[in-house]
Amino acid sequence: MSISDEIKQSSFKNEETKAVINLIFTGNFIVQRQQAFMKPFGITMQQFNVLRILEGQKGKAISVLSITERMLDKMSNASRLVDKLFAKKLVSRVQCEKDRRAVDVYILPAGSALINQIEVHLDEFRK
Amino acid sequence: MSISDEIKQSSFKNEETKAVINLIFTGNFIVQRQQAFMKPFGITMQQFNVLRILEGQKGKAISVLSITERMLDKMSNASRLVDKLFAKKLVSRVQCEKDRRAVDVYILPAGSALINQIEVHLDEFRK
DNA sequence: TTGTAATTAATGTATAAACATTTAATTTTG
DNA sequence: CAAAATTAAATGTTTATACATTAATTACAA
Repeated sequence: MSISDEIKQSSFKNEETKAVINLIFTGNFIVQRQQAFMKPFGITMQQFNVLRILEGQKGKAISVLSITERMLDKMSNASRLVDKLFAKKLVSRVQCEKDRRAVDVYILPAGSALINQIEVHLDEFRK
Repeated sequence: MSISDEIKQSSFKNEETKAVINLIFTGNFIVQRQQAFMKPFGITMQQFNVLRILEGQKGKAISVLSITERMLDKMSNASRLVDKLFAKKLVSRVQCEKDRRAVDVYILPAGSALINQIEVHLDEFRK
């Protein structure tokens, strides 16, 4: 069933409500496709987001907190996302010397390569 | 950081890629807000989807399989979603007499009330 | 009719997400 | 300087999601 069919099947108080419902379903639809697209690359959308932030650093390290600040979704756990990327050997991390509470994270060549590979295939995502 | 700032910070091969990335982040943004909106009502987006399908039945029962067929996300587990709604006393279910494998699900007044309540507040969601 | 296949729903399981709490290190204050 | 407050990251916990498997029932074919 298409999104419009799905929307159609209920009666709505007004067009306004219908538009919002439509927006909601469209958002979900995009995210769904997104996850399907990302899966073959072995990372989640949030991990991709973190990788992109690190890639934007051009090799320079950045703390976990700074990553959190730059993430769209502040609520998600940057520490764990970094840990997942670390487990996949896409990033590295070392304790910051100036502030030993902090951890400096930087992207590894494998991480940059994955970002580039994903971006190349992004055209396929645009249906 | 706004979505556009977030997008800005990386360099892209071309505008095409940038547009797709933007679409992805927008989808995530919508879904995020959605979840925040739904939370006070105590149900998830997928559960809301199922409730709407049942509400569209106007009280008539429908099997779990039929719910699955009408759902946008076929992969999600309609049986478990119904179970969650059942636990919240928003729907009821009985074994189908004609086919005892099937389970007839129907919305309860509390479920209809919740749907209506959510739709009333949908205006707040449209920021 | 009886055994095999197909169908319906439920359950198992691994991973992720959301959010709270804890631990360790640093900064501030009295 | 010592105690309290703050900060950074990690960990704990609960719930949801995705997908595979199982169990029960029905349909079908020999």
